[in-house]
Parts: sequence; structure tokens; C-alpha cells
Amino acid sequence: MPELPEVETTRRGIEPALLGRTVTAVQVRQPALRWPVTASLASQLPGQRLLSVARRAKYLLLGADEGTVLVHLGMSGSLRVVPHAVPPAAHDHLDVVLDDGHCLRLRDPRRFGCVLWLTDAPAEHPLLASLGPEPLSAALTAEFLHARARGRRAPVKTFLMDGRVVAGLGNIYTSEALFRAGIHPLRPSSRISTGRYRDLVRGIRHTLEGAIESGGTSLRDFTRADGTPGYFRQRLLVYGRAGEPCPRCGAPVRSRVIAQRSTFYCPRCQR
DNA sequence: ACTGGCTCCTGAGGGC
DNA sequence: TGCCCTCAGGAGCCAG
Repeated sequence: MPELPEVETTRRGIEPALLGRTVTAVQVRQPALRWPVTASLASQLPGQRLLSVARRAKYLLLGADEGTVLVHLGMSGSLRVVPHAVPPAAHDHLDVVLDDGHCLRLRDPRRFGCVLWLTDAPAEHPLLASLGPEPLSAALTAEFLHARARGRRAPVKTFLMDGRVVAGLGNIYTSEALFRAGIHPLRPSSRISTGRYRDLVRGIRHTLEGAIESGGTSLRDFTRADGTPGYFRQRLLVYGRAGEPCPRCGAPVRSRVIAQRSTFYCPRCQR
């Protein structure tokens, strides 16, 4: 599932193929994504140049002359640049056709993703307006988290996955970051000191940066029709490892569902 | 202001 | 070998 590192890896992969290109057509084969792909995308985007490829949380923002394409990959989405002549496979829902014979192709079997055409300032769009700071930016500090946690009784796991607190920290990397910081996922967020939040901010950064780094190594596959960047399970310390020994102390890693999400942690190392 | 539950969809994986 | 069933999962949305 595309978490923030995978989205950033995607952004870096598609950016060079898109920048400066003019869109010649948008072909929508399946408009029923999380929200319907509106006809305005196919009617307005062609003829415009692509000027930027940015990311906010797990959203990708393709900046064009007179609007922005907002893309979310949901949990099964992927974007690749392929020659437009390559026939679409199952679940290839949409092509943004470019003037060099390639296209940006969206595949999303579960259709939890979205493709929206925005003509106003993206930052003011409801999906983006109330997002918290980027986890890799300087705006995410221990003091910020400590202040936001004030009065909140929810588990820190739930707190971290609230996009209004931190933008785009998904289920997998939340477990990983809490493990690195030695914080139990069920601990109420208001009962964590600024010092421990400092460990957590460090854990978040190390986890995400490491994942982006390893994602970068498979980047060369991005313009190939069959290129599917692997999933980096071998880099995960606790996620998906219930019953396996904790990499730090050897105690069995435990899993449990917190707020409808499977969560992995070491009951000995995390308090 | 928070919090927890529901929802969309389909592939994967377990059981038999 | 193959079929059927269950369920995970991002995150917006809503009710309490």
C-alpha cells in the first residue's frame, strides 16, 4: 500500500517525465474512484503544460497552467509513465496523455484513490486545508506534538494517524516510529512528555527517510511498463512481524487492533 | 473538540 | 487443485 515514502518515491519517479510536457488528452476508462473523475478534467487539462509535481501528505499535486490535478493512490494505486501505445491492463483507469508519446497511467484495483481537477488554490481545498505539518519538515517538533496532545485521551497511535496532527503518517510507519521511540501505541497522547515526543519525532524522521532512501533504489523501474517497485518488508522492524523476536530485546512482537488498524509493537521495549 | 465506527473495493490468504 | 469466505486498509464522513 502506498504510504508517504512510496508516494514520494512515485513523485520523484514521474517528475522528470512530466515537467514541461503538454497534455494532449485525458482518457478515463473508469471514473468511479473514491470520488467520480469529473468531465472537467478531460475537457480542461488538454492543451496545458505540466509545470510542477509536488506532494502534500499522501496527495500528489500536478501543477498545470491553469489548474492542478490532485491524485491520491488510496491503498492499491500506482502511477507509471509508459508509452501510450502500450495497451492498458486491468484496473488501468486513467491516462494523462503527453505530447511525447508517453502517458501517465493510473492503476488502482481497489479504487480507493482519487483524481480531482482543481482550479482554485490547492492549499485551500478542503482535503488539504486542515492538514498538519509534513512529518519531514522542520514544522514537526516535539513541542508542537506535546501542545496538540493536550487534553486528548486517545492512544498515541490514533493521535499520530490523524492527518490534522501530522500529515500523511500511515499505519505501517506509525507502528515503526513508535517502536523506534520506545513508546507504547496505547499510551494516551496527553501522557507523553516533550522529551519522549522528541524521540518520537526522531523516530518518524528516521523511519520515513530510510524508506524513501530504499525506495529510491528501485526508481529506474518507473518508466517501464512492467516496473513495480517492491515492498520493503525487510526494512520494517515490527510491522507484520507478530510472534517474531523484537530486533532490540528478543521478546515476541505483539499485534493488536487499535482504532480498526492492526498495530505491531514490542510489549517489553515500548512503554 | 474529540472519538470511534462505518464505508468504499478487490486481491490475498486461510481453511477445507 | 480449487473453491469459498473473510478481511485488510486510507481517510473522509458522521453521529454521539
